[in-house]
Amino acid sequence: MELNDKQIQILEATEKLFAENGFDGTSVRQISKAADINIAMISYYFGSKEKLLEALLTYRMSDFRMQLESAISKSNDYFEVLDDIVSLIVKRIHRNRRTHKIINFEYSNGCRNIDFDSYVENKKENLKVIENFVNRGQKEKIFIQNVQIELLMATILGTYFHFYYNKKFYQALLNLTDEAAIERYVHATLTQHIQQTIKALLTNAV
Amino acid sequence: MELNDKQIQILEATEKLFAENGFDGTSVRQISKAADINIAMISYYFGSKEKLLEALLTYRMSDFRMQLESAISKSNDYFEVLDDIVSLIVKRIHRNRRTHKIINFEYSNGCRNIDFDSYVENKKENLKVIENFVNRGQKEKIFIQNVQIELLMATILGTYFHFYYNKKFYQALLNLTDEAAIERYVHATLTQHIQQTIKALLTNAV
DNA sequence: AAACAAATTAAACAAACGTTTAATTTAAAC
DNA sequence: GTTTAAATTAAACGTTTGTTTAATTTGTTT
Repeated sequence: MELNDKQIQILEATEKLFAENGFDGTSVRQISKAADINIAMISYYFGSKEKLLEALLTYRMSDFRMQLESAISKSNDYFEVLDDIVSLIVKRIHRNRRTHKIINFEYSNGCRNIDFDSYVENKKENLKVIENFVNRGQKEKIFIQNVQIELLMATILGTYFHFYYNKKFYQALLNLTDEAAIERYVHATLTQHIQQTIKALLTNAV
Repeated sequence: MELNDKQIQILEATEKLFAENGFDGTSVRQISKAADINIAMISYYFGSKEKLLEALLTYRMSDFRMQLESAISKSNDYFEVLDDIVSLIVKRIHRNRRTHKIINFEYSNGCRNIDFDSYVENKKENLKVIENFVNRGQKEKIFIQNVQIELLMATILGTYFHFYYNKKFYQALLNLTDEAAIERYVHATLTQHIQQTIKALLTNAV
């Protein structure tokens, strides 16, 4: 789908408002005001509020697998690759955290008329790529056998999102006084914690 | 706050609907219909939709710290306690997953007029209890030093919630054909994965 | 400059929203 | 049996919702 400047303008405003106030908490009038366009333009370009969300998802959720595969084939050191994967995922998910938040909440109840098929397909393919990498590491006796690979991603993404969903809590707890401090914490401490977690899990049979 | 049967009836319906459709996605008319009460009773008992949510939170979010402290003092084996803590948290969070979902989404955007103070206070106290336990283990050289204790909870809760938010994805992936199969997976495989993760993280310096 | 489709607008639509009202029923106290 | 307060009701309140309409403007092609 080709998107013109005005459509992108609408999608950016949509992402921000949906993430802040939720799908139902955001009115198309708010979006039209934030994007500085007439309210009828949203129906004109996207058809409906539901379709608008779908357009946002495909706009944001592409080309991740390529990045992932590139990270895996960049080095022969399994731990280096592992760190790179975690770092890549955190960076990526952090940049698109707003869209992911929307997905989490709209996908989990499921009842709505929103098409998540391409999101799910993406997720499955990404998991396969990781699975292949871990399996290779297991064959070379670098990683242990007894690991739920499908839950690796849950631990990586889940840890990040729990931090994000409780940002205000951690902000107070860790004295992260401004957005810059949060950014630093995410890309340093939080990323390291997840890297450490995944490496420990893949090597240490307790 | 003393709650009569009718009020509890309302809160149960509220929890289900808020978790399924979100705060804004749920109308008080839906709640009144699900709870089988007149719509005016909600204002009559709780004052407003916002206050109704606050009542739900305090109704669900009490007495956890007691359970936590009891689990910690039950054994002298640090790993046994660790497993118990994870198991307790998963059980508890799974039972109250609907309310936690609501909190995650309403607390993270923050802008609404909902009072989360007692929730945050609870969270802080629980973290302190865990911190004390881990610190003791560190002094006895059972746990390693280089661990972000404040992110331990993020990994435990985050892993669970990522599974929950992507339930449909994992259901398809793991052939969990009915709710009973999901229950079993949560309390067996998922819990074990998290236990393994936490123990590995606390013992293995990679 | 005329013609034309695409872009943009203000206004209107019925439906649903959270909340309040004022009247009625219920149940316990006297 | 009367009184009194709590519980419950149907109806109405003014807003806001997502979407559509029909008219107007814009920019390009002829």
